Amino acid sequence: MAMPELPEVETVCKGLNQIIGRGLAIDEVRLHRKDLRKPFPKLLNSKLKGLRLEAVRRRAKYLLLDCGPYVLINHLGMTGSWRLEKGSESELHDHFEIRTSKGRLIYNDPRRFGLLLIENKGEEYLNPFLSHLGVEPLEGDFSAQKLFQQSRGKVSAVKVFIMDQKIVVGVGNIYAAEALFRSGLRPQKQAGKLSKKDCENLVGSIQEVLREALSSGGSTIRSYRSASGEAGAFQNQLFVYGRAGESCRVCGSKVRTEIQAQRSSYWCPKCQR
DNA sequence: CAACCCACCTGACTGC
DNA sequence: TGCAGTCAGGTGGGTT
Repeated sequence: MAMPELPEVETVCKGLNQIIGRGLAIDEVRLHRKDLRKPFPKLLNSKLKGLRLEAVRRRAKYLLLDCGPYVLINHLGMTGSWRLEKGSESELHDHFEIRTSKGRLIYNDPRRFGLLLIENKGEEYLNPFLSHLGVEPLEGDFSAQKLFQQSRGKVSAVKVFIMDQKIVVGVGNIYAAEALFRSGLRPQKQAGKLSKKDCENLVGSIQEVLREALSSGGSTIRSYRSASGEAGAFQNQLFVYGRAGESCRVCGSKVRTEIQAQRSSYWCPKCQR
């Protein structure tokens, strides 16, 4: 019931931390099937039972759950969500749960594109799913200079470039479209043809749109919900995403759409060059 | 390597 | 009402 880019994952992360407070003892971990995108880790319950779920962190679009000597790594895929279930109810697509004194922390994921892995604490960033990831967009090392350097020689479209998690993490289909709109750049523009100024604009726009979305609790297009069950509000501030055929909020031109790398792109033909 | 294309899966919606 | 087709916020893996 989610579909998360950085602002949504960060919002889920905050919600989980709210729930666990200073930490929760893990009574039991129950698996309701054998896998998501990958098989569930072996011996999960015996490893985690009796430990404390201390805190949840975010790296890129991954949630990292600190449990003593282990870190649970969770990706929400397109439709993953967490909730605290105080009673005994279950829902369709509940795939695993962490039982605590405060209730059951349940992971639900209809499409099952999500992921659950375990690593030893301190080795979580060496996991193959995390090891190749690029810079965090809202931290200091995301710079126009570096983006410019990395874009040299790239023949792929700028939209594909900024969604490449090796370049910068957390930007998905919605926020790529919105950042490009705010930068005045067409999604089809070749990454290798970006000027330094374009890269400065892009860094600023990516940070701006992610921060604004974060402060609105993310975007709920279909089904995204935070850990406390709240919808986001940023879907109401979108300039182009999902607005094909509607008029641009800045100039009134018709918003266009086209498939790029098997994903829909949206742009204003007048505001974006 | 980079660029491309596919697969994974369910559910909501559209059009006939 | 039913059924086929399309689309969805992600990403690893295979091929060229």
